[in-house]
Amino acid sequence: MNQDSSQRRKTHLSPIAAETTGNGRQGRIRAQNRNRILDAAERVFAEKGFDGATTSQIARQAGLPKANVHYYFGTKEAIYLAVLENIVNLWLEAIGGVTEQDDPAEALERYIREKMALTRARPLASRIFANEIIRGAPVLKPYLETELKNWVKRKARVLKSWSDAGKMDPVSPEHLIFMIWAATQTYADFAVQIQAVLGKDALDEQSFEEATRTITHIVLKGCGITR
Amino acid sequence: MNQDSSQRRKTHLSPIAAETTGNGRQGRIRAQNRNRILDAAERVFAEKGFDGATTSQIARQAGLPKANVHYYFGTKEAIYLAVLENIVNLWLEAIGGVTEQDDPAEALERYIREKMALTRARPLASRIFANEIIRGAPVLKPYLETELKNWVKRKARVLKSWSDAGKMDPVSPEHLIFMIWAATQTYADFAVQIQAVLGKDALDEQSFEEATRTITHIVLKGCGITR
DNA sequence: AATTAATCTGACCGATTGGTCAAGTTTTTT
DNA sequence: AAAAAACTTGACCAATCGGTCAGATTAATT
Repeated sequence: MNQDSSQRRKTHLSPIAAETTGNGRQGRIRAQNRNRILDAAERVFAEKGFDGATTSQIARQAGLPKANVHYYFGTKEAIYLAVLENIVNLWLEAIGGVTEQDDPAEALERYIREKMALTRARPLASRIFANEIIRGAPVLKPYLETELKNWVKRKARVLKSWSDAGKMDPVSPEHLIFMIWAATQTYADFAVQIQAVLGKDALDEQSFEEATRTITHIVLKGCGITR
Repeated sequence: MNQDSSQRRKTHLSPIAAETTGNGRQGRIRAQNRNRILDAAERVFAEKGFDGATTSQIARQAGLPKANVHYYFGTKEAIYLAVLENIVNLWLEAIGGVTEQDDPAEALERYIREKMALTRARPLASRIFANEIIRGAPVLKPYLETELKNWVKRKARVLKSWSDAGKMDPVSPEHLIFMIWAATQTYADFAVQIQAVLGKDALDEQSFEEATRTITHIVLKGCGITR
């Protein structure tokens, strides 16, 4: 039977992703192999980008014949879409909520720490995301213009309320957020550059800790937030 | 005659680049066409990355037959190398010197402004560089480990001298530099994301000015530098 | 046990890729 | 003006790409 008959087509980013964990019975093999492919694809896409990645590379990494990969994912783009969906869900889950009631120092420091932890734990995801954005976000543009935009709008309001209350300087909330994103993600996306400059083979925990402290110090003090 | 006989093979990054401006006589056509190709290549590489770019796209953008492109640059990699070389030279030229005698506030603000101006003027260059680094810097690694590393070492010494003199907080100089690089380059590399979040079609001068002021404010104040 | 559904995979295909080449035209040198 | 060097380009090529498919094998259902 053709693969398309039983396959859920996730044409656009949607909050499924639960199936991939495999609920037993029905698609045990399916869930397992799909995950193997997605893991492999994450590695390949992170290193080569969408165009540079080949389906046979992904297949080799996954330890499966290429035709088997195409049995589970009809096209390379479908694999890419599924990988991106996982990444966006990871982002949305992990990003903690910051509210007006929170203490600015505590909340901002926690957010920076969480971002850095995620960057450290999932650098490949960060790199794939970066690649997608640099390419002009052909897939993620709708997501950026809706969910992410609204997320920023909400957080900007919180930051604004803090500066209105005199808890911090009246810096541009949006640009502050961009700055935090940039400063944290650079430790995944530009890891090679940072390693080269620091003369290290890999970024160890101390480096990450020092980076986190530097960013936190500069951002908090720079925004006039006293701890 | 075969093209290789008269062609300078710039196998590795070297400080030539003078020829490309065309000193008249000898290679007028050569310099002109090489530049057309390099301009086209910069656009294509920035949008598609190394693997995604095709030589026929570059040729079409340059308004030349593909075979003619291969007459001037033997391989796609040679084009890529030449483009990267131009970018690195641009970087090295433009980055102003900061010395211990400078006033920290003035010097740091100037550096951030220069970086932002370059990001604004040459976003494609920034994106190509970002792509190269994300891919693991297969071409630029030697450059990162020597010239760039030394540049950072020198600047880190300057920053250290300032904090030793009590002119600023003792933040990690290296991570401060990474933070400034990340915060400024994000306005080229992640422009699409920023535009989407801000709800703009393009980043206008006001956005850049606001970004520059925000970064400058946070970095200077965050480092305990008073203006 | 038999039937059905799901999974697997080697062999194959058209399209595109980076790159070559021979034969031409234009420009420069003598 | 003629010889040489530099430049131009359509046609071509092997390699690789994403993707297909028929038929074999395994797993699930009855």
